[in-house]
Order: sequence, then structure tokens, then C-alpha cells
Amino acid sequence: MSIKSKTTKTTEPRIRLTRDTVLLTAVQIADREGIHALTMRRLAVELSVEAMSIYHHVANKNDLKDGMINLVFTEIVLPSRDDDWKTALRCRSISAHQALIKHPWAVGIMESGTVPGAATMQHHNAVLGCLRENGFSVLATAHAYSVLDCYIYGFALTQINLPFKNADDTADVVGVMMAQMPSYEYPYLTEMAFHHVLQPGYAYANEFEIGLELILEGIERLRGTA
Amino acid sequence: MSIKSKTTKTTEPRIRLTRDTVLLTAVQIADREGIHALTMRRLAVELSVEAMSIYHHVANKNDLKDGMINLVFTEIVLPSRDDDWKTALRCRSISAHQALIKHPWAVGIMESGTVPGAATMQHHNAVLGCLRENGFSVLATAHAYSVLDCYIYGFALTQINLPFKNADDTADVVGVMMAQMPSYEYPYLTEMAFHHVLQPGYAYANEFEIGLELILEGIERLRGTA
DNA sequence: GAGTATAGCCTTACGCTGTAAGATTGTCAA
DNA sequence: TTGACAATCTTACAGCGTAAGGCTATACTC
Repeated sequence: MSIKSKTTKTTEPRIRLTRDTVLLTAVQIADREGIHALTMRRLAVELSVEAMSIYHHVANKNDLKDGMINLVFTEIVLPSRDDDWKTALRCRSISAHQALIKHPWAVGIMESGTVPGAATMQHHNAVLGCLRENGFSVLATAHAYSVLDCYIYGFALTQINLPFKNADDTADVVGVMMAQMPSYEYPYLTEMAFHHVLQPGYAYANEFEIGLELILEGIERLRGTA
Repeated sequence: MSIKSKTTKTTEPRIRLTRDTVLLTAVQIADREGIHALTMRRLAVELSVEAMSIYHHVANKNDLKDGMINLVFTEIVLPSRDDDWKTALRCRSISAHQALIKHPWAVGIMESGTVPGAATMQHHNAVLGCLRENGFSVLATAHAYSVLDCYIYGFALTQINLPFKNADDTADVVGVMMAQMPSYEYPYLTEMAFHHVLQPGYAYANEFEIGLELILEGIERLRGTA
């Protein structure tokens, strides 16, 4: 029973926005309907608020995106100190890949200088630490981290941009592409399509761990080098 | 002297647009001023034309982007048949990296299902051929191509999104970042900054060929496998 | 409890975007 | 010369991010 409740016009208690609810709702919209559906007005509707109210919790749309990216990093498991470095990095890499696929807009909006948030910094620090504490020099750590993360981001980018999302799609899309072009023009592309991509059970996502293992083995050889 | 030239109003001969000039001009704008500066009206001005005229040569802005991407692929050298597979792939990979850095918008607009153009298809076909003709099975080729190209795209993405562009920038940006955060909070990040990134002569771009070599060696081990 | 400052939310408005619809005009074939 | 058609232009619209400023519920002071 508030003081106001006896007056004729019971003004509803204002549900107050927070930066976290704004970011979380934005991520949900982007996940469900794509990053293009995420407009300030659309976000406002979802928050039962007017568009301009959001600007009291984020500086602008770029700041909103930065916060969203940081939320994605929150989901990535840090390399565990209980495992050997290779296992730890493998788990963390698979987790990172999953997060980027779960939020397919993330890798796309990293362009144009995002400001790293706390979770992002913590993540980078932990991965660097995993290498440094296991016999990698500073230089070797830099090399290893670069090649590993570039692969993870590049794979996610590639997978997300594939025109097909599942096995059924694949047959359709590849079928149309193959029909449009004479098979003698791109023979190796055609071969790859028929002898690999169109085979039952094919899914590009399976490729991730194969490349990951190749790179982890390469990183192993960096250990102990200057 | 056209027939019309004796009339009072000498109508200038219309300079006719072509898809190629539209695409080329669009690439120039995006290169010079960033992809955000590339609007249909801005492009129209550059072409001395009204915005809607462009739509007679491209279906819509997405089609424009597809064409631009294909133009970028045009610049990437194909793996040479005169070299051994490793040299050929190395040259092509470095060339691809250069093209993506020269047109930093390219990797960013590959999102959301671009339709591959002829140059793109030819490029993929040639790289696949380079592997298939040198003792790689279809499966090994798929693995090799995936890991290699993911690395190239991921590296370009990473390099482009770095907050600093040159050595001078680096000192500034890292300096500000380090000042903002207590060094004990992210010790390994701090170490990497001071002992590697801030060292004279540092440039992240140099990292590319190191990771590339690591991956090429990994690919070599795929040769002859099923 | 009353008064007041302020943070949070809303209203209005502006210049920008991509592009649909249809008028107009330059060019080329007959 | 004429007619057809393809290329270009004009106008218009809905939706975008966000600047400026008004209103009000809440929280702090006395």
C-alpha cells in the first residue's frame, strides 16, 4: 500500500531500465531476428519504453553493440588451470566457437573498433596466461594466440556466411549452384560438391575441430622456442 | 557535330553508366572513406548521376556489395601451377591477405549470404585444384582449404579491427588502455603489451606469415591421408 | 511529513537512408 | 523521320539514429 494508492489516479510504479536489461534484451532480439532487426525503436518496444529512454543507459548504438559483444565473451569458458594447456585451450576454443555461432551477429559487428569490456579483457588475459604458465615465451604466446584466435573468428565468419544452414539446405543450394554453372568450368568445385559436401551426414561445422587440432599441434611446436 | 547541335539547347551526350563503372566507383569510395560513406546518393554524386539511375545496373545495394566483393577476388593471384603446392598456396594466401587489407570493408560485408561471382568461383576452384593435383584426397583438400581460408579471413578481420593502425597509434592506444586498468588485474595482458606490442618495430601484420607457415606445415601432414 | 533536486522517461523533430512508382529523355533501328 | 525502348530523373515514403528539451516519479533533505 503506497502512499499514493488512495488517490484517484494510481500511477503505476515505473519499471526502471538498467544497462544490463537493455543489453540482454538487445542480444535476444539479435539472436531471434538478426542484427538488422535490432533498431533502437524495436528495442524500445521490447523494453516497453520509448526509444530515447534507452539513451540514458547506453551512450549510442555503438556503445550498445560493444556491450553486446562483451556479453558474448561472458559465455566463453576460460581455459581451466586443472587441465594441461592443450586441453584447456581446446575446451576454450570450442566454447568460443559455440558462442559465436549461437550469436551469429557477434563476429559481424566486431568491425569498426569496438571498445573491449571487462569480460573481453579477462578472457584475453586468461588465454595468454594459459600459454605463459606452460612454457611458452612471450613471443611464442603472441604467435600462438594470433593463429588460434584468427582461426576461430575466421571459421565462425565462414560458417555463418555459408548459404546453407543444415543438410537439407545444402542439397538445395548446391543443387541450384551446380545447375547454373557448367560442371567443366569449375571441375574441382564440382568434385568437392558431389564427393564431399553432398554426401549424407555432411556438416561444415564438423570441420572446426579438425582445423583446431591441426593448429594446436602447430602451437605445440612453438613451445620452448624464443 | 551531332544533329542536335544546331538547336539552341545543345544537349550534352549522355555518359552511359555500366555495371563495371558503378562497381569500381563504389569500391573506390569504400576504400577512401569507409563502407559507411558508401550510400546510393553518395555513389550517384561520384558517378554524376541521380541515385535511382544506379538501380538500372544493380538490383539493389546488396547486389552492389556482391559485385564489390567479386572485384576484390579479382585481385587475388591464383595459385601458380609452376610452383610446388606449398609455394603456390603461400603466394596466393599472402595475396589474399593483401587484398583484404587493401579493401578493409570486404571482410565486413561478407556477412549475410553474398552471392559468389565468377571471379570468386574461379578462385575457389583454382585453390582446390592446387591441392587435388598434388596428392591431397578430396577429404584432405576440404580440411586444408577450410583451415587455411578461415585463418586468412580471421586474420584480416582481427587486423582490421585493431584499434591502432601503425606503430605510433599503438603506443598511444596501449598507453591509454594500460593507464585505465590496474596492471595487476590483467597481468598477462600487461606483460604482452610491454614486452612485445610496445617494443620498437612491432606491427601485428608481421604475425600473418608466421601463422601461415604453421598452418601450411599442418596441411603438409594431411597429404596422403584419406 | 513537506519541499526540492534530479535521474529517468517521453515528445517532437531533423537529416539521413534505401528504394518504389512513374515521368521524361536520349539513342538507335526501321 | 518516326517510333520504341532503355536509361535516367523526379517525387515520395517509411524507417533509421539521435539532438533538444519537457515532464514526472523517485529519493534525499530538513
